[in-house]
Amino acid sequence: MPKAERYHHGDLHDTLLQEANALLNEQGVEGLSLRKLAERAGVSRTAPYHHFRDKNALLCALATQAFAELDSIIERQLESAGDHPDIQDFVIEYLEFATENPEQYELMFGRTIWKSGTPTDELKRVAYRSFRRYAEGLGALVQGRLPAATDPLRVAQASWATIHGLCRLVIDGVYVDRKDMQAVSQQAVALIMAALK
Amino acid sequence: MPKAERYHHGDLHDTLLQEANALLNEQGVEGLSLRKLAERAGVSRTAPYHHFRDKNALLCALATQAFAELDSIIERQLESAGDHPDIQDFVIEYLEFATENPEQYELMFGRTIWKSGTPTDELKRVAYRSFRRYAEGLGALVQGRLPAATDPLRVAQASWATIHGLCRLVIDGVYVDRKDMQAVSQQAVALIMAALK
DNA sequence: TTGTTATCTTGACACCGTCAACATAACGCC
DNA sequence: GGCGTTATGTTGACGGTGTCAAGATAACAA
Repeated sequence: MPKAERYHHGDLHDTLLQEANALLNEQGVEGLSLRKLAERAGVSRTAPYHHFRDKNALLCALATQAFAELDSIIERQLESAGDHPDIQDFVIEYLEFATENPEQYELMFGRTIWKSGTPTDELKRVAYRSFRRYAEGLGALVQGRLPAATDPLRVAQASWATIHGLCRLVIDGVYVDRKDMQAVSQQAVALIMAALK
Repeated sequence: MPKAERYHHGDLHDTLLQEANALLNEQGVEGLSLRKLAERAGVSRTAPYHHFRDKNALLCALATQAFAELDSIIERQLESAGDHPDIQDFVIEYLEFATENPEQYELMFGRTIWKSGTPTDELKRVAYRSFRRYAEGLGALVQGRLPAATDPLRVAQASWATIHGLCRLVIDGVYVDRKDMQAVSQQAVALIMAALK
């Protein structure tokens, strides 16, 4: 029996996540509607509601997935660095993820979920864990290279704010010039490095 | 003849901007609809279209206004600093504006206009002028205190990215804890200062 | 086999931005 | 003052959105 004619889809949950990501990349968060999504999945408008409580829940699921991706990238990077930790590499990796997955990044850190919407408990857990990991990663990179009386955690957070700020400027379309962006990011790294001894 | 019964409003343009700002502060960008706005102004749904081409144009007008406000704050701050320029003060002032007018800040620098929407020519002009001013202001603050071969403009941009990143984290609801935020912002300032000699 | 549950459907509702067509008032020119 | 033009405001309509309610269908368990 061909899939197209079956009453039950069979794998709608995953299909929805997949198609949602595709739609996200094609049209952005604001172009992602449940109705379009349902149509792409070959299913009626309200079918997705049997797999996600509402649109917010779907977006949270997407964000959770994205965190897993970024996590693995960061983790791989931190590991491969080994005893030659390099902040520049960390920043490059992070910026690359953000610029290559702008819509996912918006979901992960943007107001769509965190302010306008309501982050799922699961998303909160995953996100906070990731925040902690990035901070720890950055903290490890600056370990033992800070002036006394300087909290490594705070340095890590401030550094992350710098990187995040850059990401947002690019992602939100404020910085359009890619070359400019690269020069600024290099300077941002220099800024962070200058705080080390 | 009482205003309520007049066919022509008389001052709809300004009233719309005013009510839009109020609605913005109460319900956020995503809560601002032209229909609600029209109702608040005591006018029919489509009346606003005689004063703003579409919703995007209205948002751009709001953003333009907000830039004027932030501009005057920054300018006043830079002037009053005189020959005692202090980056910390600059950052505090900037953060204060952003946290006290989060929705305006979102419009000024957020994807709502710059990515999803289409910035008006006027907004572009005003915004780019402001960007330049902030950069120049920050550039002046670091003037003569940079290592050789360091572009003051790049430092200013990277510094601005740091501040902007902090603002976004707070505004978007990622950082909720205000105290945490303050500590991080202090560290951010220290980060920038550390790049100076 | 039969009842329960998961899944999917259509119908409906209240919003939204915006266009078209029409109504009213203000303004300028004779 | 009268009158056409323009600015402003109105209702009606269209397609889009998220989501609820009620019913249809299939899978699954007893």
